[in-house]
Amino acid sequence: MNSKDNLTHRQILDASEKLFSERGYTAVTLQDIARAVEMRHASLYYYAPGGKEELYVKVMERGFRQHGEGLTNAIIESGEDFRAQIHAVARWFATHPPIDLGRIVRSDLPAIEPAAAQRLITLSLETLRMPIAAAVRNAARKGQVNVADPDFAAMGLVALLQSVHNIPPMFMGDTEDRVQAAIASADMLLDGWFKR
Amino acid sequence: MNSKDNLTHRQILDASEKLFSERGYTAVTLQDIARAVEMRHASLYYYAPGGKEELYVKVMERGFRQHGEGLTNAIIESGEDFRAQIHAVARWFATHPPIDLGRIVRSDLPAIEPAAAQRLITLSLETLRMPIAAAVRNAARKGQVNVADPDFAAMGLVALLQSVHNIPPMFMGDTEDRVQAAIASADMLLDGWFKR
DNA sequence: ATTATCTATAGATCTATAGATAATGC
DNA sequence: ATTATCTATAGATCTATAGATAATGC
Repeated sequence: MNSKDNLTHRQILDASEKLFSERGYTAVTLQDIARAVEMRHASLYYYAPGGKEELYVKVMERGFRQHGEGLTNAIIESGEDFRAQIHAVARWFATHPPIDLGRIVRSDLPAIEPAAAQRLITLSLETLRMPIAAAVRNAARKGQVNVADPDFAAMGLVALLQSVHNIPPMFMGDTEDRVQAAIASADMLLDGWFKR
Repeated sequence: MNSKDNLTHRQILDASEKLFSERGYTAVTLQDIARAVEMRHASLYYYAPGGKEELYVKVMERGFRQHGEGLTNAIIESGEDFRAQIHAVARWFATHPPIDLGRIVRSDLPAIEPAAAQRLITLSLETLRMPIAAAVRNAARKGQVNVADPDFAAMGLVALLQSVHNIPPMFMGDTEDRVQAAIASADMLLDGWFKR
């Protein structure tokens, strides 16, 4: 367990995260991951004896925790203004790899051990939904917004924001374009479509 | 090509649609489809010589067209009121199998022939986005709503509505619960979170 | 004869394991 | 000696094809 070991281990997790988050559990093979880190796939078992499933679970856990921290920080650092907080959330999701919750729930998780799947579901709610729902509750407490179910609303916002990742790169110049699209999406939800 | 033939062919497409729309292209095997229609998987090649990819493309094309027709009808039948039209869209998506556009775009389509993938992308825009965007444009023309980019807004609505399919069945009694959740989601987007 | 289905099997992957080997650290 | 990686291979699937066989239609 020297520094080389740690570095390689992190590179494997990084490559796995990229591949899994793009294509999903079943579409990624150990060969794909090994190729990305320039190794033979058998060597991956040295770092993850549990194979593909262990890599997936580790990577998703790490990813969700990073999202939880990142979202919480983004909200805190954007100050007291609720719109600024939600814009920070939009920017966060636009600048990170997509999270296909639908695919995760209906395609990836059914393919892994049920106990691990349940843990990941719970973690996703804690890390994605909770920080946003807390911001919504805070704004509601201050009488700024009117949201019946903040938890439900938070998951809706996440789904809406993720949709900017469905726009083909063709129509989306750089990352900042995607950020602006995400902020525009968030504003639709904040202000509504109907005229005031 | 007698009636039996047609019936079986439709059953194969129905089973394929259910499986593909739940788990995605790579996670479904021909064995799964064959099992669902109580056949040997080799027999599927009689109906779909192009194998799994042909089944996927056929099923997605058929599904998108059905969504296009269904959405258009749902909007027309709900009359002139824009909110009623969007509620009809919400009900439509809540009562039909989930469409994981993120998974389709980033996981399913990269695994099939590029030309077919491009056709399906175009078709998805025509059938899902177009009818909704038309309703939004109509309401904007009447001065009822204020939406900068109706196409973009329509895809956001679809993403938001699909998120009701991510709620585990555990928390979601029957189909009508899901419909109500979808309508509540739509209303969030129509009215906005901020107090008026 | 034609249609619909089956069995058997080839060939390609994939996951996973065993054991060899090279590099590093004491 | 320990650590990190490789080669080789077993065993399980998966897609796809060939050819046999049963059922149906003329």
